[in-house]
Amino acid sequence: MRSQLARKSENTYHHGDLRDALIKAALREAEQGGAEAISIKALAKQLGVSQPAPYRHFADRDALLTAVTAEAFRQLSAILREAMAKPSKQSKLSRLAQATLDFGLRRNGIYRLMFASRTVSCAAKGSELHEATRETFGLVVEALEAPAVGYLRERQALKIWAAMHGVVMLAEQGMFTGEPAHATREELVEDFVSETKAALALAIKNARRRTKAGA
Amino acid sequence: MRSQLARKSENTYHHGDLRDALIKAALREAEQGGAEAISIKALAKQLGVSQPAPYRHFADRDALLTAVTAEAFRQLSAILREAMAKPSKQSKLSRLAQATLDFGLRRNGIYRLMFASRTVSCAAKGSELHEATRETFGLVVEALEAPAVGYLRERQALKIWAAMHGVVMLAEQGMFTGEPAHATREELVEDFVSETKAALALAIKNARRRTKAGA
DNA sequence: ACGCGAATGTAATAGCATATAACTTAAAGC
DNA sequence: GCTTTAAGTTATATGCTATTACATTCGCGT
Repeated sequence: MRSQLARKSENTYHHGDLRDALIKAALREAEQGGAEAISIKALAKQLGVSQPAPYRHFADRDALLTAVTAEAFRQLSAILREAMAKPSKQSKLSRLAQATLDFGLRRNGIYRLMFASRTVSCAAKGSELHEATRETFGLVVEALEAPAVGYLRERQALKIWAAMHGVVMLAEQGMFTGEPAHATREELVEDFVSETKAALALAIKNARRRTKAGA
Repeated sequence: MRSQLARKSENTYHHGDLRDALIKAALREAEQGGAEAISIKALAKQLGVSQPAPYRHFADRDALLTAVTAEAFRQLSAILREAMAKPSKQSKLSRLAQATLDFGLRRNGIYRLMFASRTVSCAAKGSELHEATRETFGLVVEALEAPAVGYLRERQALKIWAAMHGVVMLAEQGMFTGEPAHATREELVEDFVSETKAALALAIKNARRRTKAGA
């Protein structure tokens, strides 16, 4: 696997790993400016290849964006996994939620690419992107640390997932910077975390009672 | 105020109301495809003027997008106001939430323009766009039908607002279409509505108790 | 070792979009 | 009515996507 710099110094005809280099470079570009900041031409120039070279690896711009989005989901998954793994006084769910918030704000351009574009919804079942998103969502379910009772877990996972996205969105719109501040982003996320836990515990209790009554 | 058709039939040099026509036409374009679907050139052609004509009314594409976004917020405000006004068995908050969900899904391109782009966060305080967003958020606070106690109301408004955005986002990503369905979008929104109401009532009660004790 | 096919890259070019400059026409105010 | 100004036009520069035709290198089988 030859690096971007290797290409420059060796001045070889073949880049060696252009596909991967494109994704990485595109991620860097998207960090701030989102999908709009990704330009095939600019990436090619940056990597020292001709403009049409990227088209050997991606049919069009959309295909590149899809691959970049999938990689972004894998990176988020890794970050969440790490946050859940590290020992802490706080619950797994809380750590996952705060890590998501952090990711959404610090790498907001990428976050918008992942959640606010239509790329994901166009991903076919079984595609690389689809799998990457399912994996990330799986971590949310895992963070709930609850037994599987019907789809109660999944429902609460959807709720906390939705709530976090909303907080990131509002934060990015400056809803928390105005004076006087009605609440901090972190406070809001914690509110959602506790409410989700409470709702989940209650739902599971009710479900078990019903099961016993029916048995 | 001359209409777009009037221009065509009268064949006048001046359009008469190009600025407004551009915003309306851009909104139509964005309905499905979001911001990317808005092309100055295409709009000009559609309205029967030369490509550079729009630049007499908007410094650049971004300025047009900002104006379009502001108009979209005003339209959403009108829809929410209407939903809140109409008599119903359900609470104002529930109607507002479901109306937002409906808007977010039915006019998703516009919704993304409003909430998922960086346009809004760049809006200066006092700008047309900033005012439009504040007005919409004001309606959320109003829908809570709660007395002003510190910023408790605003905090819960932020929460329900965030939660709704998240649900729209996930719905658009197809998180609710997979089999088996873990929950419907409407169910999730109702969950958030009840939790928000409960949290608000509790917070206000606690605040009052503290006030009494302190007095 | 060699040669051939597939993979990968290049040069040239078409097409579309944003944006600016210089010029023209109509409207509005004194 | 004449002038100023707002609004529109033609022509053009620049940048990006994408395709076509051509060139180079890699790797694999004989």
